[in-house]
Amino acid sequence: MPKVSDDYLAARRQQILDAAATCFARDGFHRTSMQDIVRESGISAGLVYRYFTGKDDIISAIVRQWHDLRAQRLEAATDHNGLVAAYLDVLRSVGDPQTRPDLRLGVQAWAEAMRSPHIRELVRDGVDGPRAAAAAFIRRTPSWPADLDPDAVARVFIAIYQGLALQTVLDDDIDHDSFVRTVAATVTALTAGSSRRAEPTESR
Amino acid sequence: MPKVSDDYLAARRQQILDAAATCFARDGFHRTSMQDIVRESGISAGLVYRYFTGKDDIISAIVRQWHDLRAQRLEAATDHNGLVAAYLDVLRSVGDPQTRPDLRLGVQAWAEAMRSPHIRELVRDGVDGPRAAAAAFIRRTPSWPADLDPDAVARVFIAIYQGLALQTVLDDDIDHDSFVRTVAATVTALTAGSSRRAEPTESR
Amino acid sequence: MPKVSDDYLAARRQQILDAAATCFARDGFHRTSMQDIVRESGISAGLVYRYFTGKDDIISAIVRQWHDLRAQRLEAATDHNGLVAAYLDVLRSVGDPQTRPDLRLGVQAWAEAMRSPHIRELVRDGVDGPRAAAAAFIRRTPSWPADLDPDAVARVFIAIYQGLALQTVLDDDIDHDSFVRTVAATVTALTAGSSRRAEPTESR
Amino acid sequence: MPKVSDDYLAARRQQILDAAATCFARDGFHRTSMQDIVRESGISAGLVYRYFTGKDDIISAIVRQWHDLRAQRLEAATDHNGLVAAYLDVLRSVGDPQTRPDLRLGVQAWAEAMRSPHIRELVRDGVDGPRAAAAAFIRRTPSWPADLDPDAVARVFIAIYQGLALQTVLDDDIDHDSFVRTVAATVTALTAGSSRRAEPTESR
DNA sequence: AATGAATGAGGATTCATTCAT
DNA sequence: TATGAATGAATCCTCATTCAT
Repeated sequence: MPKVSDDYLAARRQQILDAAATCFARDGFHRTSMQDIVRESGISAGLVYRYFTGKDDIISAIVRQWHDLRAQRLEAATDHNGLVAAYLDVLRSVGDPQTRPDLRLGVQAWAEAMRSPHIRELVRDGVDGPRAAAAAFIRRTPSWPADLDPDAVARVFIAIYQGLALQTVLDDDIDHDSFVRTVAATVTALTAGSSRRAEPTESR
Repeated sequence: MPKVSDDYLAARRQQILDAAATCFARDGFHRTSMQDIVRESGISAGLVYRYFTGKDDIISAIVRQWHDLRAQRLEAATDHNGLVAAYLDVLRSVGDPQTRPDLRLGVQAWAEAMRSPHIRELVRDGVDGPRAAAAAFIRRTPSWPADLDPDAVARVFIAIYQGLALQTVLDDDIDHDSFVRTVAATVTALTAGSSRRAEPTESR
Repeated sequence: MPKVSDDYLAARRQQILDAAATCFARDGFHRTSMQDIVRESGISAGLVYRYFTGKDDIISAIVRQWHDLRAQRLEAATDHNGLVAAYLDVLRSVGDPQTRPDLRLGVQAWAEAMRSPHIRELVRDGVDGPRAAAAAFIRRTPSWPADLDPDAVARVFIAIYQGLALQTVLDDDIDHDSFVRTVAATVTALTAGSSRRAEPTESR
Repeated sequence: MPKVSDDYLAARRQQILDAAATCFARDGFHRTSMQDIVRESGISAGLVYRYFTGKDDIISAIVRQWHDLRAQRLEAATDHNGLVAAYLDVLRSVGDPQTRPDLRLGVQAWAEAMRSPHIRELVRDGVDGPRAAAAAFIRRTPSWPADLDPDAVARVFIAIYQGLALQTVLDDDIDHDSFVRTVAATVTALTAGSSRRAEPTESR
């Protein structure tokens, strides 16, 4: 009776997802065939369909996992150093060559969100959490200019992250330190410029 | 219709490109079949291959045209109102529902740039022009903080544009006015904050 | 039917080759579509590509098999009756209506060898073996005129076989017995004519 | 009124045939597209169809011309030196690198004859003329062994020519002199061997 | 007479998915 | 549970041929 443990099942599932992530980051969702994933994962074609309903399901799972992981990391970093520092850390991590495959996966997800409402929702959900958190933080931090919509400010900084990620995968010769310093200066200018109050103190 | 005028040929070519752009914006590059383009353009399958060597060639042409058009518009707007105003105008135009297909096309191009060096180069070229122009502008405008790398500043503002475009296609409920106002405030804060000088005067 | 025996796989592969041989002999390599082979073999289109990388690969396999089979038969016949008798037997077999499809296949292979270096090599290899064997035999048989290059003699007799095959597929009304008798007389004339010695005795 | 001379028409037609011959010898009948011929000939696609009803018609014309030319040459050579010498001359000419494209064309024609009754007839007609002439010659030349069917003898020598042509296009390293010497020796052996009479004197 | 733009059926090949074992 | 053989619709592209000019 081949009933196996849930851990085994989960590990098997993750094995497929890891293989898929590798393929997707390398070739994109559409240039990756199921056979590619089968080959990369070492799991038979038939078995893949017992863990996922199809290719779209794998893509969904990959995108969901992608955003979950990012959210977790951001949250953890925020708890340690405050949101601003955590944000700048995230920006800095974009420069790390090791994250390159991850960034590529993200860009693929954006494109896939164009045509799949389901993926679009996943991506939007992945963005909404951090944005709401950032907006809440800004709202409660007095040093941020009151005349600016906290939500818009959050969107701007998320846009900066997204744009940096994009430029990084497009162009190897980016000076990430310089970029992050500029963003940091922007934060400082914004918070200091209008209200002349002290650096925001984290409350979260 | 033998020996037809060059204008005719160009119009025919554009007819294919327009059809392709429509399809690509709707379904993405890879979910669009040649038959889709043939149907949408009203041109026979065989004829398409007299204007383009293949699907990849059409994608290339689309991406190239996309960036050319954007560069032209930015340049024209810059000549009229100065770079900062032109940039904010571009941001504002992202909110226009009519540009939505264009933005979607742009995101597709980013994803395609992941796996095609040729497309990557096109996209990079499309970004490099504006970035260099912006960096040059910043360099020659005294109100910008001297301690910031002009190139990095340019990258940040381009990132904001890219991120806004992305968020716009992902999410219908964006308050673009608010976003642009925030970005404008950021520019003001950066230029006023450090050097206390007047708004940058355009020289271009 | 997972993990099927090697025999099963080989049989399946041969099934495709047999169907292809039938089609190729009937319509030629280029007038035969993959669909034709699929239909004739009763195997699905996709499956064919698990056994062969493409149409060219099938052609290669057919040509290789063709020459392998012929070489085997010639060798077997040589072992039994000596090379000259075996050669005349081969000539006689050309007259058998059953070998007609095979001959047609051979002519197709010659034409294909014009444009495919790979096929050319296969065909040449298929001819080189018998030729070397024949030359060696002639060299070691004293009744053959010493002033003739054994290799050239071998080539002449192979040419006779090739030409007969060609004439046979072009023309139904060939008197093969008469042809073979003439060739036999030629062998006799050559071996008897110059050296006045007895019929060559086989040594192989 | 664009009525032009017949010479002009014939030259134009030949221009197409020459281009086609070049393409066919290089790529084979089936790998040569009409566009290839159009390009090679410098004549527009539409016009080709005013000289030929289609591709098959061009192939027919090429094959017919091929055999006509060969027949003419053989006839001319025969008139000068007698049939045997003319035949050996023809064999020798096979070694000339310049005739290579012609030989390739011939092999293509053989393959095409497999599937087109019309081409088969043309090729057969091309062979039948020389064969009948040779048989007639043999019949009337007393030095040829009376017990051999003149028609079969003719076929054997034509086969030798065909096989040599084939081997030549398949294999660059053929010693044609040696081959021709062997064939000459074969003729001598056959004619001298049985009846001990003088060299045949030409009557034609 | 001459052009070459236009057609669309047909070709080789791929791929997500299923299912017998 | 696990396999991988099998399917066949769909994809990109080519090509002989036509015909408006």
